[in-house]
Amino acid sequence: MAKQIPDIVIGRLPVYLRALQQMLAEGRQVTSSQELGERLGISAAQIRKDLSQFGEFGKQGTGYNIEYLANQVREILKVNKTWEVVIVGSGDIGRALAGYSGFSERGFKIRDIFDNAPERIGQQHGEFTIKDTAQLKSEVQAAGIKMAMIAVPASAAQDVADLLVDAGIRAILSYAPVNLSVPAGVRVQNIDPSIHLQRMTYYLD
Amino acid sequence: MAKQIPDIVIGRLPVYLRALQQMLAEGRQVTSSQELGERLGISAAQIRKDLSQFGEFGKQGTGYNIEYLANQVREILKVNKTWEVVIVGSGDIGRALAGYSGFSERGFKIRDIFDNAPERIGQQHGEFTIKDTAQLKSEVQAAGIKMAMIAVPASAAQDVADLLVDAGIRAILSYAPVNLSVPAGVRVQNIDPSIHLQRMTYYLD
DNA sequence: TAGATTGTTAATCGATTAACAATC
DNA sequence: TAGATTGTTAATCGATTAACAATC
Repeated sequence: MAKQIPDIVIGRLPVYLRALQQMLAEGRQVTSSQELGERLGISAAQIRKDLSQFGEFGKQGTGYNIEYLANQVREILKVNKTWEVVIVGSGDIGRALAGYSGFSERGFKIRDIFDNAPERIGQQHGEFTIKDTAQLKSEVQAAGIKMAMIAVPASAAQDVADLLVDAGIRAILSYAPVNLSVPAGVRVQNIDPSIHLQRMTYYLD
Repeated sequence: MAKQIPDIVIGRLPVYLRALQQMLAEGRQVTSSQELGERLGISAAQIRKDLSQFGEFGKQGTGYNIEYLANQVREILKVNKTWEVVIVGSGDIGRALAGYSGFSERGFKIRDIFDNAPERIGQQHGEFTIKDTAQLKSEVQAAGIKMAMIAVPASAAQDVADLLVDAGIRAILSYAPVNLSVPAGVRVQNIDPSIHLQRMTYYLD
């Protein structure tokens, strides 16, 4: 069995990757744990420790080749391939996600957007035609899709999550402001702007 | 000086609050640390420990009165009042945020939405007329607004953050996929769907 | 009363940091 | 060579959990 990597370390890798890509875009070729740490507000020791969980990617005295390290991190995170993702919910958030151009260069491709409201099914949004949720399971299964985003009202989110899990989805990014309950083996990440805002008000006066 | 509360505890309080509000909506009156923990996938001991940082809110043998505890948590987080928030950026994300109905019941009110593209300024979206970013500083200062959301492209985000900080904003929720650099005393939360998705792919095969 | 659950202490567990030999 | 920076170990720090007296 492979060495167990702390989830908190996995959580930092995408942030490192984003910073590395940014440096590349600036035309940089080499960086150090110290420089990266300063950009991210993380200690250099922590970055080195995190990376050392997966191998040796740097050179003493020199630092890290940015392109090489970025590729290694992509491989670790398995985003050196493209993951198809379905969106459920075609309200403002679902449509904003469907139109978001940032996914393709980060390893994701929106496959389809689903809704169950008859007046929305069949509507065209950008390159997508909204499909009936009733077709979700067979399509997800046929295509072997493992990831989904939920952008439906809170009241419908648990039902959608159940449907997704039943269809074989194993990772869910939910924009619905509720705590979803899913079986072990299915991962959930939540995005709720109110939660993020409430996390900051404590520090204001 | 007040006892220093770990930020990780502050980060869990909004999640507790959301669950409590949900229970209230279900017509429940009383809960326990155990029940709350099961809903959230958090240990009962941790919930009791977190709450004990701020006082005693429960009753032995009985548990917590949900409405009372929710009000106490709101007070701790300072969301027992309404915070005005400005949005910068009127693309898909900015407009989705401006139209999001969930803020009002969680302690927030969108004050205005700003953009710097001449063809967008003056446009009407729902109840908002998009204002010129050039007016942001004076308006934020005059109204004493402390919170903002950034929904502009990555390339413009740091400039917007600088402007916001200069205007007196002290808490920023950013949807731009970059690491913002801000002075000490200004809080930043980031929402980047790619980051959240990349955090889950590691566990898929 | 008996059962349940809190608030808190002490023990455990895990994550971060400091420091440095190795080496480019 | 001298300077810089890695990868790693050990020390420190902080967070979580287990356990239980107090008490509703």
